[in-house]
Amino acid sequence: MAKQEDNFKKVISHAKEYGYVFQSSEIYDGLSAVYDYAQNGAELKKNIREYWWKAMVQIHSNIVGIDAAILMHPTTWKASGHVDAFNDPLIDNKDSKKRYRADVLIEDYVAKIEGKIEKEVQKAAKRFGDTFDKEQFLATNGRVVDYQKKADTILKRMGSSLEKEDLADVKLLIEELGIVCPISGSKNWTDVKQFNLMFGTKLGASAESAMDLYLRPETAQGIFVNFLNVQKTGRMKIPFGIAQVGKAFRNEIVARQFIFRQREFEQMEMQFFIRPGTQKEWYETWKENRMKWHLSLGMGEENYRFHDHDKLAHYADAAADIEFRFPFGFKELEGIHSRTDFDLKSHEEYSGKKLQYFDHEMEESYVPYVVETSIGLDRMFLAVFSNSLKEEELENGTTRTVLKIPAVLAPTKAAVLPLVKKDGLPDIAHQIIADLKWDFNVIYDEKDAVGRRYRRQDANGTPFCITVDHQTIEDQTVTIRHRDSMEQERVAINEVKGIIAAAVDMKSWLQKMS
RNA sequence: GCGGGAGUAGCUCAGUUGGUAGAGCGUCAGCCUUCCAAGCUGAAUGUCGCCGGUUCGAACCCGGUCUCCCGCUCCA
Repeated sequence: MAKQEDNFKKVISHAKEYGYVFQSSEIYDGLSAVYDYAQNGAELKKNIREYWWKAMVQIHSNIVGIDAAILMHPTTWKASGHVDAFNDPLIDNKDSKKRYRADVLIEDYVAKIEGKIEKEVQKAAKRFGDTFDKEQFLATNGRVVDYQKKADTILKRMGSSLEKEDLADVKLLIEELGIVCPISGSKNWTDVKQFNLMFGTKLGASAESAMDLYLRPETAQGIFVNFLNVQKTGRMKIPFGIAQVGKAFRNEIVARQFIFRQREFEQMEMQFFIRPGTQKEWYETWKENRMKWHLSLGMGEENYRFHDHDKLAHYADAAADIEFRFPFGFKELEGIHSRTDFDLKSHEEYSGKKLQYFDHEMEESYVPYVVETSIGLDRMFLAVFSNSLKEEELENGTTRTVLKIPAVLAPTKAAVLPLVKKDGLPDIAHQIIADLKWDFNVIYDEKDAVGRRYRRQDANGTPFCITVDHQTIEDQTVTIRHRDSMEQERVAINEVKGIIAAAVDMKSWLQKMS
């Protein structure tokens, strides 16, 4: 465990030291759970995004990409269920330090009352045998009627208090009912606080006329509301997908573990619209497809696993995570959800617009079912970065710190190094750069001994070093040194571009998926 | 939000009973001209997280606050 923590700390400081990730607004002490991507981080992130986009949009003729706005009509979030589900009244027990949802505490209490009613019913059923009339019993038995009344009163009061956001009364209700903490058994409660997981903002200049908006807590809704627009203008036929990459925002109560859980984060997701009844097979297809995408990067099959959800969200009829072995254990990296027709149906209801597809084969209209794949770009970044950082013991007893980022994703593809900074070697190196820069990110370095420069590039994740030496002047060859193996080969200058291209070409990496 | 730990140079960290701040690595300039870090010379970099208090004097003591890490909690 201590080692795990240690590794994670190394990942975080390496990310800062080599210009990958900085804390936001650091000079002002930072902002909790918000991070900036630095010069190298921005490149890595961009490459991951592109690798995903090509895998989803470019190579699938039936998937198109959009870029929806972060701000959406507020009713969107009523339809999606976020206004209800992302709004929790929470209460802490001061003795056990446990936090509960206040409404759940009360509902549990009511459930106990209902349990009592059920007991009475069973007892009576035994006593009266065949002649037992449950309906009549419920309506006439004094004790049961009292229980039922009490339960109804409690739920009604809780409902109206929550509606009015009268949180003081919710607390009062908990106190009046004498609800105790299941852990500590005490009634020592804090005030009830409303936690809204969505960030609010305003549209409009003056406070009075302004409209309350939310920063989107997920990108999916931007796809659902555009479903018909895209289907019609793109002449899409089911099955088809709409993909999107974009920022989403969640006001997490606790956001931790570096960039794993941020308040502002980027999702890469695709909603796949299908014929109702075919969701099982499409769900399996996308699970498999997405896993192949991950494995194509060669970061180790043993570092991935599926985790099937037992408890499903309200919209889903099946859900699984692809988990990755992060420095702090296996955690969710991507979700594949069979979302049924929940979202589109809900938007139909709230908007009053038909969101249906006419299936010419079946000759009928229906609300399509949806299978979603949703991956956190920041989490993918962390997966790649943390998995790539290695400390290797070398034969000569020294250690080297190397960032073995898959070459296709590396921020800088090559460094060009003159062996010494005289005898015209820098000039040749600059010429090579002038040629390569049109195809790749390349950098020049002449400071310090060449061995040290190799190590510098290792720590930065650069897959190739091109070294210009005295032999270069004679025969137009250079050495190309490989980051992962540390091996060198002598090649003609005009071959360099081809060698790098072959190693970093997205096409050949993506083709490992099939 | 609660509990624990922490915050001193870009990074990792020393800093004694309170007396005006250090190391290693890194960075920069120069020397050397070397194919796998740690050769030589020189240099820059800190309101000791921030605010307040105690004190003649605070990195150090006290209070508050912000941020990070771990656990709990939460998690579409």
